[in-house]
Order: sequence, then C-alpha cells, then structure tokens
Amino acid sequence: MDRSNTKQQILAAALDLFSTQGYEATALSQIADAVGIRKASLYSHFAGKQEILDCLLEQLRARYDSRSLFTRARWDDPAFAARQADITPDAVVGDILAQIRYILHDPQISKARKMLLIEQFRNERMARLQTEMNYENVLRYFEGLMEFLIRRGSLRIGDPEIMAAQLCLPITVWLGLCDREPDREEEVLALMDRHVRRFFQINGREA
Amino acid sequence: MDRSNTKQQILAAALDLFSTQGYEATALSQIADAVGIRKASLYSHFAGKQEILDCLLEQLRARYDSRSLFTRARWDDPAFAARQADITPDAVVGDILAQIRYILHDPQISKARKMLLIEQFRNERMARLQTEMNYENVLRYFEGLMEFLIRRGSLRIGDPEIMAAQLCLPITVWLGLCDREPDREEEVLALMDRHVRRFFQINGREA
DNA sequence: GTCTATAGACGGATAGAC
DNA sequence: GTCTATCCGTCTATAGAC
Repeated sequence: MDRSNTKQQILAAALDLFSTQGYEATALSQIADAVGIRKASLYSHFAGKQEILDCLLEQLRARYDSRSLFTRARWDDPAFAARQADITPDAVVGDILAQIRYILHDPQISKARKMLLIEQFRNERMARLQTEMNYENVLRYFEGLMEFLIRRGSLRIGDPEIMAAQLCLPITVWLGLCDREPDREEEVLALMDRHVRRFFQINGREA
Repeated sequence: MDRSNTKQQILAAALDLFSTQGYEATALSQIADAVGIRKASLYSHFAGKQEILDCLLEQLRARYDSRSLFTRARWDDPAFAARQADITPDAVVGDILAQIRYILHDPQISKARKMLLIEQFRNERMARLQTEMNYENVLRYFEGLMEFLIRRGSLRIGDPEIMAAQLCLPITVWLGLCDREPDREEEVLALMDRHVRRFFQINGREA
C-alpha cells in the first residue's frame, strides 16, 4: 500500500535532480538510487521518464493554484479588498519581506523555480508555467495592491502596472541570484529590505 | 587552411545548440550536422566535448571584456566622467532603450545569455559569468551613473546602489521574458519605456 | 512491487585510410 | 582535415522470476 508513498518519493527525487541537472541530463538510475530502488521498478509507477515529468508538472501546478497567495487574491472582489482595509505601507513592507523569505527557502518552491528556469527553452509547458508563476501572477497581485493603496491615499497617484513591476522585478532577480549563489543571501536580503523601504518612501504621499 | 574557420563554425553551432538544449542534452552529432561534417572530424579541432565548451566560454569572456559598455566604463576616472558631461536624463533614457534593443537582438549576446541561464546550476564557471555579465557589471555601471547624475543635480539625493537596482533589474527580468516568449517583445519594450521614463520622473529633482 | 537480466538505441571517443 | 568503421559505456525500456 506504499505505492503512493513510493510514487511521491520518486517525484520528490526527480524534482531534486531536475532542478539542478535538468531533465535530459538526469538518468532514471539517479532517481532510482535516490529513492533506494532499482531503475526497472520505476516502471511500476510511471510509464516512462516523460510521464514522471508530466506528473511532476501537474502536481506543481495543482499545489500552486490551490496555495499561492498570488492566485487566490482577488482585488476586484470587494469582500477581499475589504479584508485588507487595515493594511498600511509599513505592514506591507513586513509582509513582503516575510513572503520573500518563505519562497526563498521552501524546498518545493525553490526547486520548482530552478527547474522551470533551466528547462524554459526546451519545454513550452515549463516556459508557460515559469511566466505565469514567477511573473504574471505576481505582477497582477501587486498591481491590485498598488491600486488599492493609491485609492486609500497611501501612495501617490501613478501607473499601477509599472509601480508593481518596479517593486517586484528587482526582487525576482535577487531571488535568482540567491538560487545561483546561496552564500550571498544575507547581502541580498539587506538589498531587498532597502529596496522595498525606498520604494514605499519615494512613492509615498508625503515624499 | 580553413582550420580556424571550421573551428569558429563549430563554436557557433555549439553556442546555438547549448543555448536552447543545454550542454548535456546536446550531442556531438548535432553540432557536426549543423557544421556539415562527421562527428569524428570534431576531434581534429577539439580534444572533446568539454573542450568545445571551455573554448566557447573563453571566447565569450574575451569578447565581453573587450566590447561591453559595462566593463569599459570607469566613473571613478575623471577623464571618463568628463566626457559624459553633457548627459541629460532625457539623453540617458534614449541611450538605455537603444542599448536594450541591441543586447536583446544581438545573436551572440542573446544566445550567451540563454546558455548561461540554463547552465548556471550545473557549472560554477557559467554561474560566475552569469552573475558578472548580467548583474554585477551592469549594476556597477548604473550605480556610477546614478552618482554622477546626483552630483550634477539631475537626480534627487538617494541611495545610488538601490537606485541602480530599481532601474536595471526590472529590465533584466523583461529581457528574460523576451528570450522565453519572443512574441511579447513589443509589449515588453513598451513596458520598458514606461518604466525608464517613470524612474527618471520620480527620481528627478523637481518630482 | 521489486528484483535481475537484457534488448536496442545512442552517447563520446579512437584508429586508420585517404 | 575529413572520412568510415568501431569500441565501449550509458541510456530508456521491457521480460519474466519472485
């Protein structure tokens, strides 16, 4: 009955290896070794290597859709916006920095981020996922936040789309730098802090 | 006597394939096919697959060091800064947008950017190159520009390191998006334009 | 479900003729 | 320098015993 358990172990090992070596460079024997079974046994759980990847992407997509802050938030829903009524720029700064620390260290998320990055030119599906998860959904969420804060008078009037980009995209690059050179995390977190504070300072009402 | 010519063709074909498939997933037979020779003939020019990559990286590094605007600029050299004396924020906006269009379309540069991106977790040397070429050198250049424009009174006083990041890093992400989804280039160039203009507007003296 | 054994394709690399 | 032919290893995948 540990079929589903072994299946999950296989998917976890595959994500681990795909995220550093890439799909093509990863051998089924490596995945089998990581799980502790023979490579022929993988075929009891998956039809082949490609199906391991397909299943992995399906699972990542499902988890992302159901858990990510960026897909659940609906600023155009009055009920959602009402719940954010007490948000101040200072509170937003804290929330953003905490969220950054989370997505930086969560094993699933960071491995998925790396895998999508290195496979984006070889696999259209991963290219789409990469754009949606790490660009479009994040920007859409923060564009909503910018509109909200402008309407509340917490931020100066401006182009919400560009403001969201100016807030988020430097952070996107710094996340990538941390993935590439984890030793620089402390330095990068300090930069992010200065960046977010300056953003709200320079875009604030009394700037 | 076309040894050096064939050698260059091999390097060009290798870069072309490595930049989309990655090093491991690219077979010597593919490189040979692209050049129009048999794969055994590759060994007349290189000791093996690894040496093709080594030579390619060496060449990219040499070309980058000798040609890139970001490595040649020395803001701490008074002679260099003096030559920029007539730079206005409006002229800077134009220069930046022109430079973006260049590095977005130059075949060598865009392929190198993609290759370094997808190989960064498998090869330390490429990780270093990626950080230097597409992060550190760019930021250093623009930090110098920010200091210069602040000193000249064209920009409000602020943290030049963070200002450089807020100007450059969104562009870095958008370049990556164009690499991944070339169809969106027009939309992305429009975003870059709005971004750069807003940056100089909001950081300008009379903001 | 996991194992051993093996098929069959393809990878990088070498030898030797031209 | 390029070619054909070949070696040897590893890859994905399958067959069949337990």
